[in-house]
Amino acid sequence: MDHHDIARVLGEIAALLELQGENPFRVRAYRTAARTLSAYGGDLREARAAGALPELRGLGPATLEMVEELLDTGTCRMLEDLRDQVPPGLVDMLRIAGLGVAKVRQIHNSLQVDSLGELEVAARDGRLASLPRFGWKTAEKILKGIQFLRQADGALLVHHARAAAAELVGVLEALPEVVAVHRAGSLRRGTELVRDLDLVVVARDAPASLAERLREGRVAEFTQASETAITLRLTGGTVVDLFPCTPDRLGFVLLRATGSEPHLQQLAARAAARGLRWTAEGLVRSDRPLAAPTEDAVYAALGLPWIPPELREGRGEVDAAAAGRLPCLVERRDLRGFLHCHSAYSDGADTIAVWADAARAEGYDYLGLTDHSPATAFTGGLAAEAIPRQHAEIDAANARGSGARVLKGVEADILEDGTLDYAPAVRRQFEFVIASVHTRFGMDAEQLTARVLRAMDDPSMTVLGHPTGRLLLSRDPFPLDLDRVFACAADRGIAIEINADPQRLDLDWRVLRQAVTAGVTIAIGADAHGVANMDHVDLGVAIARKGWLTADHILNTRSADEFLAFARRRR
DNA sequence: GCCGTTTTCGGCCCGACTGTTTTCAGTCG
Repeated sequence: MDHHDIARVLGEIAALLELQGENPFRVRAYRTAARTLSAYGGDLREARAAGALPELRGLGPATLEMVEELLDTGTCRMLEDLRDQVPPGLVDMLRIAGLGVAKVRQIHNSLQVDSLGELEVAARDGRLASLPRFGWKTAEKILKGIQFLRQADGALLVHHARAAAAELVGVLEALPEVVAVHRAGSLRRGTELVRDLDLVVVARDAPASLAERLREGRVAEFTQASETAITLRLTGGTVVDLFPCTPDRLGFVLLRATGSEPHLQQLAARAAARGLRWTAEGLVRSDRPLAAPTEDAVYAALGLPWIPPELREGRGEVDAAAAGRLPCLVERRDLRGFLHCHSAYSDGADTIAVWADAARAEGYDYLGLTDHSPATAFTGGLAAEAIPRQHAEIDAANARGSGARVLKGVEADILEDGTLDYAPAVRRQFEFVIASVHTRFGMDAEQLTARVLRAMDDPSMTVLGHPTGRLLLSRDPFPLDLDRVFACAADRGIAIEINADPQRLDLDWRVLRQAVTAGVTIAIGADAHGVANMDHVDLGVAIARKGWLTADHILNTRSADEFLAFARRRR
């Protein structure tokens, strides 16, 4: 169990307590503890050995004891008891937009509904709409929510998938017959959601013994082995496909396990055109399998250079490779600026000095600090009166000189009418402005597009933040007319963000080529609320790569002075 | 349940929208 798993358990406990009608502040305490753990950057076992756990804000005697119990046993009594007392379907219902604890309890108590299936029936036959303070709109919204949950079923956010894969790779690498483990599938291609984990296991021994080992080692609650793959289901439901192979076949097996299906189909077609056969065993020329120790060797046999996994979506990469026109994709080390982060001046966890030092340690030249503006009240947005104090602190951090250079930015709300938060004179105190929509998502496409376009008229705006507002697995993107927004952004010299928060990853990679073709500059923003989440930038870089972007397309590959010049040109 | 101070217990994030009802509870960001 790592800190993410433990955070999830505490979060579930909070939900279960809430459903039982427990004191809301006690519930909140568990949520706070969960948040603390999920943002924790280090190794919990090491921290515990060093006696550092009690130092963590939000962990007290009770939650600390629970963390230790989970670290030692992988389970916790309180959770088991609560699960016995509360139907599990009620926790699922809480994930439906528009349903909170009060309504779920009302539904459960008056209709005896305790699963999503029963809820769906009640929403269809009118019982739900007849409850006090419910109506047909609520019933419809709930049906939509159930559908959304079903669609999302089994999908993992990419940072959760990465964490699960890392743990499993560690277990596999420790087995004596395992030579190496390679990540494959959508995880390797850098997609925003991962349905199942694919790992290629280079092993000396036959696959059967590997399956046996995993069964013994209680790695999974379910194991099934076939000729070419071992399928596991981890506790929690995540499905893992392991592809065992010997070193001489690694290239082909890895390529095949990475996909995507359209990419492989195009490769197979190319093989056929060159007199080769693409079989489950490998590439075959006149009944002789070709050697395939590396992916390079397989691509070379097809007359192609190696294609980066992020591009393997069947969207023109095979033709581009054949023509020698693959893009030179942006890399994390090309980024000189770390953009979009929140300090303790709004809802961030860390001070400005801590941010500056962390950014320097990660190799950035500058840090674009962007606390929330006051309109997003729940974040404790930066009040106009507090700006001089914040800027003095930034000046002090910059004068100290040990950290990355801190730029004075802000994430200003795009208000309902399309104006930006703060008076214009106040906004001019900042060196750059990320403007984002945080409220009123219910507008139709025309109203929303007009709202964003109006915001882009504002000369202080530098970057449009998380442009479509989506929250993966929980909220659809809002219906923005991207063609018009791209055209306007290109015309005004406003950059559009790839927000690297794993819940957002917004813009979607599928529209990035359209954006840069329209002339838009892209900014990769971390949207980090603590230095522990700095590595989310990697996810944003993967999305940029999936969109075929090079370093030249990205605003924060430029120097701090060039970045500021980009912002100033608009004023 | 946690925190911070008041050192032993009181306070803990809040404003606005939605769908309902016809004045407001519940949810959300």
